[in-house]
Amino acid sequence: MQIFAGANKGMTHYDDAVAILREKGNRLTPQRLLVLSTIAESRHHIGIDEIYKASKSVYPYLDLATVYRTVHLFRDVGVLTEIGIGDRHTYELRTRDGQHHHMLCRQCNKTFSLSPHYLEAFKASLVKDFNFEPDLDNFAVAGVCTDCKSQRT
Amino acid sequence: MQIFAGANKGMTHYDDAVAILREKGNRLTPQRLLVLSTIAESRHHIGIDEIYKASKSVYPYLDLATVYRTVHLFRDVGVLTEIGIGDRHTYELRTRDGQHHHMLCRQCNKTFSLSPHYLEAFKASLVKDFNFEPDLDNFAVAGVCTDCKSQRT
DNA sequence: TTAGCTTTTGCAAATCTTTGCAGGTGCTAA
DNA sequence: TTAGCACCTGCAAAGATTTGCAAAAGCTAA
Repeated sequence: MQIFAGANKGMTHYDDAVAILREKGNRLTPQRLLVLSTIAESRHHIGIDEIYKASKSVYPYLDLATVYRTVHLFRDVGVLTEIGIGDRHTYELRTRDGQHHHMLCRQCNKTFSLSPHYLEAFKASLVKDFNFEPDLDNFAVAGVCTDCKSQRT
Repeated sequence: MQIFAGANKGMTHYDDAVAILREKGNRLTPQRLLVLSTIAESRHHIGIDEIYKASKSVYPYLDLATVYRTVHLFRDVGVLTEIGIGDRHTYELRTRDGQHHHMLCRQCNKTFSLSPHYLEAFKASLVKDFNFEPDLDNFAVAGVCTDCKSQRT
C-alpha cells in the first residue's frame, strides 16, 4: 500500500524517528509513517483525536485503534514524548540525541522546550540522598508562562 | 442516610479533608465521606477500582460514576493528590499544610515521599530564567528504587 | 424542626481507550 | 525477485471514564 510519496525533505525529526523505529526492528507500515508524518507536521503537541482526524483525511481506512497502538509504540520506543495535561494526553516528536523537556502553559496551552540541564541537579540529589534513579525522559511541567503572567490585570 | 458511625478518631488527614470540603461549600454526603474514609484508611496510593470495591462493600448502592466524580472533586479542591503512573491513576490524601511529592518505583510499585525542598531549586531556576511559574503541587517522578536496584544481578 | 432551594446521586447512555482475532503485508533470506 | 513467517491492521467487542437527567438528600433560614 502506497499512501503518500516522499514529500518529507528536510524533516530531520521525521527521518530520525524512522531510523529509530527501523533500528529497533519495527515495521515501517504506511499507517505508522502517516501517523508519524502527521505528528511531525503539527507545530505543537497534538492529541489522539487530532492525529486521527488529520491522518484519516489522507488515508480513510485508518482505524482509531491503530492510532492508539502506533502512538503508544512510538512513545515506548522513545520516538515521541507524551505530555499529560490534566486529563488530556498530547504528543510531540523527540529528537534523536537531545532529549528535552517541556514546560506547558495552563492558560494559553503553549509548550516550551527545557534543556535537560535544569533537571540534572534534581536528579543528582535523588540519586545521592535516596539511591533512587528517576526516569525523567518524558518530563513535563505545567504552569503559567511569562506572557500569560503579564496579561493578568 | 447513615452509612457508618464516626469510627475515625485520630484520623487527622481525614478531619482536615472534611474541614476543607466544608469550607469550600461542598456537601458532606455519606458517599463522599465513605470514599474519603476508604482513601484515608489505605496505607498507600489507591486506584479508582480499589476505592470503588472497598467502598461498595460498605455501601452497596454506591455507583462507580460517583466515585469518579468524588475523586475528581477531591483532587480539584486539593484534598488529595493524583499520581499518574504510566496509564494508571492513583490517589492519596494530602495534608492540610504540607504538600509533599512522590517518587514511584516502576518495578515494585512502592511510593516514597519527597520533601518539596528537592524541587525548590528547580522551580526557582524556571522562574528566574523563563519567568515560568511551574505548578508542582501534584508532582511525581517514576524511577527505580534502591531495593530494586540492588536486586538486579 | 421544617420547608425549600440547590447540589448530589444512581442510572443509563455516550464517549474514549484497549484488546482478541483473522486476514493482510513488510521484511529477510535465498 | 519471490516465498514464508512474524508482525500489523481493521473490525468488533470489551473495558474504562464521562455526561445528562430525574429523583433524592444535604444545608440554610425561619
